[in-house]
Amino acid sequence: MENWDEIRTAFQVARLGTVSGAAEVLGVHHATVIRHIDALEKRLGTRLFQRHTRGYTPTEAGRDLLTVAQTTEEQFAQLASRIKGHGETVQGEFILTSVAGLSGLLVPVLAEFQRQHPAVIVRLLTDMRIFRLDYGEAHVAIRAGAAPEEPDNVVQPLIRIRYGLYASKKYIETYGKPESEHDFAGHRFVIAESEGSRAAFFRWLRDKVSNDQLTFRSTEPAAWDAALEEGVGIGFLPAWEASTRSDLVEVLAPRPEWDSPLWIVTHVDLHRTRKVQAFVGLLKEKARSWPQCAG
Amino acid sequence: MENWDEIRTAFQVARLGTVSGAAEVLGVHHATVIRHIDALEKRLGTRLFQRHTRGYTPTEAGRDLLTVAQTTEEQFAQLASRIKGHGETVQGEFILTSVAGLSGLLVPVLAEFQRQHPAVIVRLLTDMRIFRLDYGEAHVAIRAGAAPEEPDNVVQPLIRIRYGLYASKKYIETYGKPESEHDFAGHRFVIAESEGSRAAFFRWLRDKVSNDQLTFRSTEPAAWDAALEEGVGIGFLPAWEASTRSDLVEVLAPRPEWDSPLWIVTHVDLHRTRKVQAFVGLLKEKARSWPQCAG
DNA sequence: AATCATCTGTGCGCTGACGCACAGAGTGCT
DNA sequence: AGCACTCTGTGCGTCAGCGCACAGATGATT
Repeated sequence: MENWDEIRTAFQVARLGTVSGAAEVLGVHHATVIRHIDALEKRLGTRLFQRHTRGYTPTEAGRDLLTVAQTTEEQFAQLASRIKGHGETVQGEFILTSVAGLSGLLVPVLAEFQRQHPAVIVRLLTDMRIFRLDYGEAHVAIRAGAAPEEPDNVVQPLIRIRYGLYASKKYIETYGKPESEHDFAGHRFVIAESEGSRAAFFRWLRDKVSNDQLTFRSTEPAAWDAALEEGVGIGFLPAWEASTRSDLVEVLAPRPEWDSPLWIVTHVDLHRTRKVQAFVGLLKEKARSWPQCAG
Repeated sequence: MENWDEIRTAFQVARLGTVSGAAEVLGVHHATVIRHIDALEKRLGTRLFQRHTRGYTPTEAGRDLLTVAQTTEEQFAQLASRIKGHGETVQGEFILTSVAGLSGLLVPVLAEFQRQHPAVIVRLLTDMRIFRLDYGEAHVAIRAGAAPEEPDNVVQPLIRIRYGLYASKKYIETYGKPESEHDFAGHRFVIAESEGSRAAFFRWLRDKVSNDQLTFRSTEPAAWDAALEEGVGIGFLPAWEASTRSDLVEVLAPRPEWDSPLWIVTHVDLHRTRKVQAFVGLLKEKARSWPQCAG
């Protein structure tokens, strides 16, 4: 049963009873309709219609085709309206991937997004590996650092996260508080593992201090947090996060060169969809009111 | 949702995940597959797939299409097997139309036909008007008289029905029995209504006797029978039928020029079907053993 | 690390399918 | 009875859609 268009043609002929009527509905010439019917009957080895000068009347096989194709047309019409309406109403899954440590900013946005579109199922994925937008693993990704340049990805800037150097009160009590980067001698630092440390402020830190001052290293941002809290060293934190933590002391204030840009990345195939647009629009709007974030 | 072939193409792509695989299954070039997908997405205004260098992964809309088209393909496959198997197994309705008065011959054949093919529902239609094969009103028609010459009808001779002149014993007792057509004076005859009397023996009779001797006329063959039985006149009967009636007397023996040829008529669109062939074959076979029928 | 295999994507030439126009036939209307 | 309308059917010219070939890219394999 190859060539579904011929079935569709036969369906219209069976429905309307004339070749001409079917041709008009299908928007083709009636000669085309005749050719389709002939080809289909030849392939099936059975007559679907009895031909007379006033029209075509379906045989039993033709009536069988009529009922089957009737449901097919309905199902296709429903499918089309679903897909087209798909852009209208936001529904289904929405998958957002992000670098770790942004939950505090993103979750309120996702909550508002779900409030506006109750039919949406939200999934927030954060993982070490980069999720691949081009395999449909996510609708939107939040990436940090240098602007991604993968093909088929549309990248737009979100905000720049301001980073400062912080330490816990416990650390200050033990080691004192350096006044500037020239005062780092004898201090201990918390830093990312070397592989994943492509952030600008980490490179800056490695320049300023010796290797054996980097006493606590982890791939896990949550571990940096906990390490700072325990007072094992001085480390970088987003300014907005540090401002919510009363036990932390600002060692060095945020500097522009430490800023980490965040990027909204979407796949080009999904970028124009209503669902993605709705989220990206909401995210940008909310981002304007985010505190402690230099533009 | 015009162009079902593009849906079928998209279905295979969604199922297999690659354009190349779909092209191979569909038996077309992979460039064609890409064109179909592009056209369909453009018409729907939504992406069905995310493209990457190793294949296509369906979006939500594409997965929706996959499930819908999956059932469509199954339904079409079942339809095709039904239609193709339609010629293999004899089933469904079988409609036979015939001139009136042949039930005695045809019913045993139909009974045997149904015995051989229990799934068949048999309908035997006899009416004054000629059923139109080209409107699907019947599969096979039995026609009498001159060979039908309608286009699209395949006509084959069945048998020649031998007709003789008969009267009831009651009639003979009252009016006597003519020895030949020269002895018809004063006799009364049963005949068809003039419009429908295209049979050869009726024309012969009208030549031999005056109009007022045709005292009983009817369009209904069963009425001729009854009229003969009642003794109201002399009339033509098929020889095979008269031989089963002990109350009838043969007035004039059957003559070749009175023979009424019977024709098997089928529509060209239905003639090749297994169902029609099965019946026609059986009918011809049975007809060979019919009594009183000159070849 | 280098080669291979596979898949997508695009320009070009061509063929098959389409529209067009006309003929034929039947039906209904006046 | 004749006319007009509708529908099927077919030959012809044209064009859209197809196959082809090549390029680019990515992942697998050795």
